[in-house]
Amino acid sequence: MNYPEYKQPLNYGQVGTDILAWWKQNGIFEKSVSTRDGQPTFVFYEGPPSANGAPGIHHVMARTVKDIFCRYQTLLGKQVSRKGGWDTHGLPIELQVEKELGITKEDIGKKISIEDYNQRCRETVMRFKAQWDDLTEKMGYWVDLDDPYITFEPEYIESCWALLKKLYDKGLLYKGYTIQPYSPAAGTGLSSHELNQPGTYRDVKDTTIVAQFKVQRDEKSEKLFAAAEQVSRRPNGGAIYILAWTTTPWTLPANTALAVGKNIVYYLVDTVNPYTKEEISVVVAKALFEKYFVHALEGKESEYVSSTGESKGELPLVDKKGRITKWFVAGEFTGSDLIGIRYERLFGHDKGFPAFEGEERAFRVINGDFVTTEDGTGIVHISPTFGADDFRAAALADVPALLVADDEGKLGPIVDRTGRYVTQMGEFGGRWVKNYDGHDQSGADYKTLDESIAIRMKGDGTAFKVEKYEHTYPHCWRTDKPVLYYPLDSWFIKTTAVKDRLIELNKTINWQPASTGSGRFGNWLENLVDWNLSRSRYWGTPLPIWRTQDGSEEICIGSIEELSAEIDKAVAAEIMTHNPYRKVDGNWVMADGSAEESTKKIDLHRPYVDDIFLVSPSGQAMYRETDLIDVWFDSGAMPYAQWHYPLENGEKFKQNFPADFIAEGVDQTRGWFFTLHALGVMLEDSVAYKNVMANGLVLDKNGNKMSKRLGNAIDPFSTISQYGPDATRWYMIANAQPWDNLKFDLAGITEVQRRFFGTLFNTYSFYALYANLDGFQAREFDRVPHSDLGELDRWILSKLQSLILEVRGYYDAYDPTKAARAIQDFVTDQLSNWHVRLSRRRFWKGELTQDKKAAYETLQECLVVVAQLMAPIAPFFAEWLYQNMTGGMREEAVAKSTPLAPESIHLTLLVEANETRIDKALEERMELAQRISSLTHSLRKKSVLKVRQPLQRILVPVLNDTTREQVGKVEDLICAEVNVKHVEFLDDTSGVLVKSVKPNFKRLGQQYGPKLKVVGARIQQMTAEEISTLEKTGQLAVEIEGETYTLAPDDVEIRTDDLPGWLVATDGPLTVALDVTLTEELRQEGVARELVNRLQNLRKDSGLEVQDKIRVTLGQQPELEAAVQSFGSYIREEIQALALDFAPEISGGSVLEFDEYNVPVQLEVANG
RNA sequence: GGGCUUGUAGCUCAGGUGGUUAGAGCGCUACACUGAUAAUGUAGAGGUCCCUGGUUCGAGUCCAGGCAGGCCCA
Repeated sequence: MNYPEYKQPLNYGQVGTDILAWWKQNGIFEKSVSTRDGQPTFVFYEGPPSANGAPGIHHVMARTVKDIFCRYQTLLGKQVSRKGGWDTHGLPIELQVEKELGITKEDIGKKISIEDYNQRCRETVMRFKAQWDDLTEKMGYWVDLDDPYITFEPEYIESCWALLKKLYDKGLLYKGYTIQPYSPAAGTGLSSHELNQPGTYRDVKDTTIVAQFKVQRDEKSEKLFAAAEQVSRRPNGGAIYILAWTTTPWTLPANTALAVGKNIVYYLVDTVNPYTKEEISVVVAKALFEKYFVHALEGKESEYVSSTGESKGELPLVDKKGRITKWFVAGEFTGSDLIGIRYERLFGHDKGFPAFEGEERAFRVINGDFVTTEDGTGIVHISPTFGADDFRAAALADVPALLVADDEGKLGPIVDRTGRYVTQMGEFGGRWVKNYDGHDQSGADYKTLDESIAIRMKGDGTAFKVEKYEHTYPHCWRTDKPVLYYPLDSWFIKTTAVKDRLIELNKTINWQPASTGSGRFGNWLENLVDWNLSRSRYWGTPLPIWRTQDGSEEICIGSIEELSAEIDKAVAAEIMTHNPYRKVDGNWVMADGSAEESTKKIDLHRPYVDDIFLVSPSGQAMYRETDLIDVWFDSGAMPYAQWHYPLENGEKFKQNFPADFIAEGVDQTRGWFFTLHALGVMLEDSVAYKNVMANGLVLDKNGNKMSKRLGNAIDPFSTISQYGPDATRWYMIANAQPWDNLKFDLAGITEVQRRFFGTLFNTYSFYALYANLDGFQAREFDRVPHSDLGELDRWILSKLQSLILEVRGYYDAYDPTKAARAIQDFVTDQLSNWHVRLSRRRFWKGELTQDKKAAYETLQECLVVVAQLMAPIAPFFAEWLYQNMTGGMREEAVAKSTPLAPESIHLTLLVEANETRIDKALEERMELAQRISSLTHSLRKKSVLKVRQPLQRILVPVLNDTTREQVGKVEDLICAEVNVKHVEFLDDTSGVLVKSVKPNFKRLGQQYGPKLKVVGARIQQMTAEEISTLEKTGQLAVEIEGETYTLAPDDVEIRTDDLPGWLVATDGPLTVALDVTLTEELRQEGVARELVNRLQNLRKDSGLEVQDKIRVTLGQQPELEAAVQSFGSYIREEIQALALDFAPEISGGSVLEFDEYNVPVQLEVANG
């Protein structure tokens, strides 16, 4: 059987489609799993993509990474099942549907029923599934597409419910609130999407207040008082206030904390209150100090002082910009110094405002990482009920919110849902926060709530500065009224309860890159807040919690069975008329009356579950909490829900938890990576994955984000069909580490294609061409024993073993880039450009000798192993190469059950390195040969002596026997490569070596430190005698600046980079000289070689096959005849000529031109 | 504003634990080679290693502070 031969250039796209078809036809993917039955498993989780958009080139990147390690583990013999999955819920799908229908959220339930709306979402979400499946196949991503998990399916949702119930039973699920944009006029919360509508942000003029918060004197604040008293004119008297600015004065009565930046610098300023003229000290950020204070006398001329220094009148306390002129900086503190200080409540009980729970923990200075010195005072007033930052900072610092009880005793913020202060708010009770009811504001003495508060504070001496200020503020797109940031009910998972465990277990996860795990993810865990599960939407997993109206009783449902049973109770209590989820005789009854054994057709989405009412133990009706849950819960639940666990498949779940490996984009860190981890820890007290790779973004070639709008997006389908999946994958992996961003440039794929795949293909073609000519077929047995192989073969096989070790190591360490680069360097630099190049003659010369057989077998082994090593990254080409290389061996391999028995490379077991074949000394001397050859080429170039002209010798100075021995063993290779007769060594005894020394700075530095400079300079001046002394006696004493230093041989590097009278080239410690003397014989041989070259070209130009024999007649020429006389048999052999003659007259032939010759020639094919 | 990350030749990237003359591939220029030929070899041009300070005898590498790009979060 022949090795298949292909035309140049190979169509890599075609290789992809051909191999893909073959895989499908032979079920190779399935076999790659089934043939590993009973073997240890490698568990991989597929992060579900959403099929509501077309896949992009970045998906090829992400999925290549996943595929590589699954394939690699399969090659190691592990069983790697890969269940695909689809993420189907969530806002992007809702938005897409709304856009297509031309509706808004407002219209749901009005213009379109929830039922129809959700039906539409269900259809939309899988719209691009076919394209995704197509890409999955074409790029060679092996994942099970036939039985994927789908997050909208009833069994999946049911699993989510079961998990939620588990969390509920552990007390980890609770109802609280979050701060969200809220429109009191419309009575509804607004999504960030609604807030991003054009026109919602408008310029408004508000009353703003810099409020004074009076510091309590205690241990924490003593340093402030001490500083104030040291400089104050009011010893032991002055009050200290912290200044905080707000554009929403109505939130001040709800203040419970003040936030500072840890590293921000603050001034303590001795000054006066501009309204009450009270002498006080205030705290304000240094960077904002000049906003509030000005030196009245600054500048040569001002409105108050003339250039001659005369006063133009009495200094005002406040200048025209409202800055205070009377001040003295009494101290400087950082935010850290201030944290923990207590202050007095602004609107306390004494002023008629209500007490609240946890008050003793309130009114403290806390840290806020959001605090800036852009505007205000560098200190932020915190009211946890009216700001998201406020809420979070307060929660982290354990500061309570100011909540008051309504008539029913239910706690709420000081503003009700219509936008009015609650009645308990003293003099301001019942006032509108903003004008939400459209009341008349035109009256002369009309005051807004903000203004009333400002007036009151001026009187109290707690307002430092009140002014109108224009800024942008979001407005409700429906009512045009300003939005409030307002606490809205939400369900939470108490992740903070397991925070320490989350952190602890995270440390056991192998993150690639490690910095994402310790940095981005680690920090996120350190600053963890509870997971807000609630979403006020329609298309998603419904929260399975039913509650009584007053919230006193509730139930969390964990399965459809349970729900059905509860409904039966409700029916019995006449709360429900019938049970839509009822089971009769073991079958589920559908809406149309049909019976189903499974729950697969039951729809648990809204609106159906909304129509379910349950009965509480006390007989009250219970209503479903209308929220949906965060879609991230869906995807984080996939380790369980993909098996419908915990409702069934307990064994299967156990076998597949946790994952050995997952990979997604780094943007998933707080998404999927977190939800997997959180659920894993809370439900199983375990990590959910052991190894995780967070890959970077795919940018365009200029480093910009790809987008359809900019037109710089790369189409994955055309890229794969044009360049082939392998080159595309290889480029993406080899070009940059997966976790770095990739600047995607199609030119890079072309380069990979040419340089790597082209070279590998050429190497294969070369092998196939000659093996077929010789009728050679490699076998797994009956090979030339390793001990009989020549240097060159043993060398490349040694390199090959080293490569196996290296590449396995990189794959094991989840570093595919280094694996790809190592394979690439081996193929191009070592295998092709050295081993094959130097072995060429072995392949085309003569009969199938043992050496020729060895050449074939060595190359065959290299190619097969390379195919295996590259298979995870370039699965199609590797398969192609494997099939071509081993097709002829299969029958015997199958019969004898050898490593090459599998029909596909992806079913083989990755070869183990045979370390006994690694010969470091051999690798080293081959490198010497490569470098010496390179130097010799360089010398030829300088002397204008082409390689075809043989030369007598090169001279290599050697300073030790090892080098001499090493180079000696590769002398033949060097001679052949650079066309010289032999290598001559020059050692010390020759007496012609000129040595020089170079200081060994590393060693000298450690030894002499600051003296290194002079010592180094002295070493560079060493004489030949001194060098010789150092070498012979092992030490040398030198005197520098009156001090004596004793040098050891290790302190210097001795080299010979000059041979007097010779042209030399050096590369580090290596030096080569070339003898350029030309003898008559060398000249003749040169001519003979030229002749061979021209005749070979002529053969080729005449279209002869490699194996054709010829007869040649040359025009008479004395020097040529002399050359042919001496080298005739060599020439005839090279050009496969049966005859080589001279004739006085040549007619009808061509003319060979070389050097100074013009020779007529006639060439004819000799039959037979 | 915070966290993480990147910055080295025209482009893409290497450069353990500090060591003086910073490398590779591609691209460019020139020459050579040629039964692998859209391959290969040699040589050349091309660098303030983002900037500023610091530590050190010595910094691309370590420290501090900036600048610029990216991602995530606010």
